[in-house]
Amino acid sequence: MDEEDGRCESVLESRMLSVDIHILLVDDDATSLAVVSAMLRLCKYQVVTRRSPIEALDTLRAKKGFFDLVVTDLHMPQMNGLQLQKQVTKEFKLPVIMMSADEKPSVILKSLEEGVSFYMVKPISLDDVKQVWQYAITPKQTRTLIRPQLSIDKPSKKEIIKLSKSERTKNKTKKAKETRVPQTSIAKRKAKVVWTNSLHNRFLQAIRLIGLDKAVPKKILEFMNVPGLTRENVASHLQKYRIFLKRVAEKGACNSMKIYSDCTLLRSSFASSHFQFQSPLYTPKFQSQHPYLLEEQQLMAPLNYPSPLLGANYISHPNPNLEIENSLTHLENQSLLTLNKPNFPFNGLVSSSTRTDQNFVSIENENPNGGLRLNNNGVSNHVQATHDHNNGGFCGNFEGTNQVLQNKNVEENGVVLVSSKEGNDTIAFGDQIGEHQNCFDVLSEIFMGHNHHNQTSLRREEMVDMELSHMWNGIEMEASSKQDLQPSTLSAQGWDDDMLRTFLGDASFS
DNA sequence: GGTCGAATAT
DNA sequence: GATATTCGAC
Repeated sequence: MDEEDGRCESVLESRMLSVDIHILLVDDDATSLAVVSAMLRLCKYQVVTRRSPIEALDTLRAKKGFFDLVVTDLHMPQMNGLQLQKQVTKEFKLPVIMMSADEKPSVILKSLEEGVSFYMVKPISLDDVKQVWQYAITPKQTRTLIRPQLSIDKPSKKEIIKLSKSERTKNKTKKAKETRVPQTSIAKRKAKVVWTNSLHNRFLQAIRLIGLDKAVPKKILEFMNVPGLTRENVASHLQKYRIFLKRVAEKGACNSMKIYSDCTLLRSSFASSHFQFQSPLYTPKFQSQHPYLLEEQQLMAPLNYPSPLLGANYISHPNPNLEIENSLTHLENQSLLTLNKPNFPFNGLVSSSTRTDQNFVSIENENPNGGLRLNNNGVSNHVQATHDHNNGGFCGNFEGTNQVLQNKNVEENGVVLVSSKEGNDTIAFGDQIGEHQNCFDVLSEIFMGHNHHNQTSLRREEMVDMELSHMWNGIEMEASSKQDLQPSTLSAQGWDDDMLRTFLGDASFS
């Protein structure tokens, strides 16, 4: 249907993209829809288009948690953009960008007052589109009538820098730290970068790829490969991130958070070195053992791709309807626990036990019914899951071996992690932004405050005084309760305290 | 001159 | 509290 077409189309493109913002674009005018859609895609967004607000809402409901942002026309029959925005805000808490040819201040103001994140006057410029990512899944921000002077495109960046630099040097030459010339109204601060989950995850992954010790702003920026993001942005974020690391390292996490009453967690293996927080996949040792994994590392793989670091050979088919295979090289006995992200659409881990060298996995789409289970002791695994539009996801859980199902309408591909512990491999699938998360990531998100959007509703207060196991379960249940009436817990998936302890306390990563 | 990162401003 | 900006150091 329309939905499929849109999705397949966008998937096809998204395979090539590096930015993982999912936008639902709504406009009753076909031409406008096509043009804006093309522009968005040009700017590396992933776009799904709908011709009416009703369809848009249906899509949002069907793909809860998938979209980061809604961009809608204002004037539409049945339901106008503002009404749609209201519903979207109420039901999905997603930011909405309004676009319209109507540039009457009263209209713009009204829209912004109603809660629209950003108002773009048609015809939309590329500059407008380039800014769109700033609004994706940001918690209700201050809305600005004036378009923020984001320096995400080269020319305007230069202009801005030129301006501010001349001012700066002017001030600086006087220097001697005289009271700075008060910022005039002209001297505008750059629009704040909102570190969304996806941006933060990208940041984390960049650091993993680089290695914490070598991760400096410039390098992180390179690896993140996010257009518009500046070194300063990254530097600022890195500073904060390091503060977080320090806090954790200084046992702050252990005591103040009471994550685990006996402090098994976070202390024994984490306190002494930050690196131990990191996935063994990214340790120098591991990398030296698997040099082939490091070959294509110039930039982070675009999201939705398995990271090349993980040994996934991505075979891209030009036709998104075809199966996409990832071959995951068996990663020896890396002991690693992977927590699916709270808003993880697959809702659960896919675990398999295999002793073979190869796992072929192709899993797509959200799974409202809990994770997949595979228990294979034998040859390679071919897992292909079906996207069932009626159920909105996988068809149930699999127990057994070599389940092969038809796979159509491939939408996302998120094989991200393999761990092996006593013969049990754990394959976790990334969320729609293609990230994997371990405990550390989750903690960092919580600390860094990036986990408060969308389905992720574990709040800081909730985790204080909460036992870790409960915390994990909380996350798990939180995630699953959205789509699954029978929440599965981590322990139900074999994530008992012993495992957590093993991972966090005893597992030696180096 | 570019970059880092701690300090500071917003 | 989060992010931007400043500024001394390298």
